[in-house]
Amino acid sequence: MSSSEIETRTRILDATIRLLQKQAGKGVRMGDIAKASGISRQAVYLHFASRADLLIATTRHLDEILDLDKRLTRSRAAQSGIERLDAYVHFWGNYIPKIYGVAKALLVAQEADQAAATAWQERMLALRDGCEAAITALESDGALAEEWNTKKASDALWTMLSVQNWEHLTIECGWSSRQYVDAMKTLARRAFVNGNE
Amino acid sequence: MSSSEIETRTRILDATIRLLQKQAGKGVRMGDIAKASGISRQAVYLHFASRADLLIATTRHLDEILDLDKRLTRSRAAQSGIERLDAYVHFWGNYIPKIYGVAKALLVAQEADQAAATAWQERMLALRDGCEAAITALESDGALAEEWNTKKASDALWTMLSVQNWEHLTIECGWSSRQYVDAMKTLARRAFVNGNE
DNA sequence: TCTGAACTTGACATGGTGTCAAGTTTGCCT
DNA sequence: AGGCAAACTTGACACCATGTCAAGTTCAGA
Repeated sequence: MSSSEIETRTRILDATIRLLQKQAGKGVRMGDIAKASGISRQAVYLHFASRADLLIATTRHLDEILDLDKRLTRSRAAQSGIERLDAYVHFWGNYIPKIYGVAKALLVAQEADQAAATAWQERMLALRDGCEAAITALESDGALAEEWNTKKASDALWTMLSVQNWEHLTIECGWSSRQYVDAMKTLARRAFVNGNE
Repeated sequence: MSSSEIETRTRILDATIRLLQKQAGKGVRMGDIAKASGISRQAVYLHFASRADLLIATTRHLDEILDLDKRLTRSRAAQSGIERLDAYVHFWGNYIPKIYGVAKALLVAQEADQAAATAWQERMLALRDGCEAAITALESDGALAEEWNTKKASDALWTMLSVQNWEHLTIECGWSSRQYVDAMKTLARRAFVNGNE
């Protein structure tokens, strides 16, 4: 019983990730996911109450697959504030491309679905915590530029690192993932660190 | 004939602006717009081929009402690169709140409608031109920080000034419009100008 | 052998966009 | 005055995706 149930659920989640990554989060219907999972459309609803519910579960599943926590420990171990800022931008900049399809779908769903909106915001709050941690680290090194305070700088960094900005720079402007990471490191350092260079 | 036709068309556009601004670009249906214009839903389609078409026309109409060109001339007249950068951020930061509802609707429509996507991109290219002009002005003053080149810096500034970032900072982070403008000026100056302060 | 969980099949409600066809109103032209 | 045409109304309908409902099938395990 439990084994086959978990199997199907996982098959759905895996298929969802596959389709969303392939199609950049757009034009993936419940029926497509069902077909890719090898079950009927209705069977999907036996495991997930709604499309939003499925998308939310999919992001969590993807975080697990990609071992989100492990990736974060590296930036958390950084010594100086500058190192920490750098490591965090590095982590996130390399993480986004791996989750983009799923994130985009949730981002779009957000506009129509309250549950999706809440889930996405919650997810993004974790990102903000990381930003605030980096800014606080800078601050306790006395390295935060005097124009900023903790809240403002954290909000600004958080905004800079949004998925939409990554989307804009890579897809719209044609930057490579590497270029994005490098530019963001430069930008963050120049923007927030006192006496750059 | 022509007078009454123009009148109805304008009435639709005005109603659309009113509703979209009031509802922050969300949950406005064709029927709502028709009702607010005092005509039937079908009559709207006599003037605009589709919802996307109406939204596109609405942004253009709004630009006219707000006298976009006039607002831009001020930043174009700036002497130094730094002044120009400042003036441009100032202009745009004060313009966004006035167009946010309509922009948001177009932004959402973009996900489903190719014509809307193209129209929005075209609209945003004008913003990019302004960014590039400011960066170029900086550059010819020898004031562009050496980490950047024209394309990278213009893309980065363009991205920073996105409507989504404004939305994020004001709505999500609770910043006032004033705080947004001030922070963006600081951010742009620190990020792109050599030897800040 | 019987039961219940997982799944299938097919029909249907909902909500919004966009289309179609047949009327009505209004104003202008000769 | 008569008549035409443009603007608009009314109501029905197709479309498309999500989500629901009900009745059946399959199959493993007690």
